[in-house]
Amino acid sequence: MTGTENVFKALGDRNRLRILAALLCNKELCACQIHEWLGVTGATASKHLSLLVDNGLIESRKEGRWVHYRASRNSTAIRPLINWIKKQIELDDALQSDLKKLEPVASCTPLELRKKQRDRAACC
Amino acid sequence: MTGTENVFKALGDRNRLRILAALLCNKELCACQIHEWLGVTGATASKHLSLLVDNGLIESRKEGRWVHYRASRNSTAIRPLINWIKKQIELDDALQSDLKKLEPVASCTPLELRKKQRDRAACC
DNA sequence: TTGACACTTAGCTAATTAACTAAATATATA
DNA sequence: TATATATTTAGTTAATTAGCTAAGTGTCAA
Repeated sequence: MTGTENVFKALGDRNRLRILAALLCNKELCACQIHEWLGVTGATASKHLSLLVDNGLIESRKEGRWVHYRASRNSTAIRPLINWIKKQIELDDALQSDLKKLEPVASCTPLELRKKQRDRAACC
Repeated sequence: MTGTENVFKALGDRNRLRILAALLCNKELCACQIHEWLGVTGATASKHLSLLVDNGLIESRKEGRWVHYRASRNSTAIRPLINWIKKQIELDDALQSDLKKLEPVASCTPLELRKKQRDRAACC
């Protein structure tokens, strides 16, 4: 039950639910893409991501400087829970328009994303 | 999503999960039975119960001085979530032995329970 | 090798919340 | 009617936590 309780604690936060929704709609996203879209500092995004990993909801893969995240696959135990969340996500208009804003970020590689950030900084 | 987030917040607390488990194993329990078993003050139990009601997880029925609670029925939306929780409850040994302790309390009517509490107080 | 970058960890602050006690409300019984 | 009981509401306190900044770690590229 402690496990169950902690899974629910992990899910009971707006930004962590947003992350999970993002990873259920996108095969894989790197930490920098998530952080850019979430609108919090990298450190905060990192903490949210670890918590989701710790509770078996998502998993990570390191590649050079980057860490890629995806929804957890080999966990049949939480599959029904994830399916229920998927349905709630589909029904949630606010979240859907939120996810729309992720699209341009998700379609950039980390390097392209970085370039955009530099350009944006330069123009101000 | 705010709704979903709040449902998870409601579920992300040990005592509220215990209450839900108790109501999934017992048709109906009165507030005083739940409070007795939970081991918190009546006020605290009452707050947990309202939160679960507010999020559609349980429902209440008033009868004289007593308020009886039961797991929510007319909510097809959360049915799959409840089913998943039921399975987690079954797998949780600590919770199972916790629920065993509820049995003697659940088999008392509120009046009998009160009598026992009086007797216990008298002997000390 | 030096510097830039991606991410994580540590430490702090403000906001949230679970618990308590005391007071309020509503109902039943003597 | 007066009192006891069941529950809720209000108000306080201590613990938790989401966010931040700053510092640390590991990787890549000039």
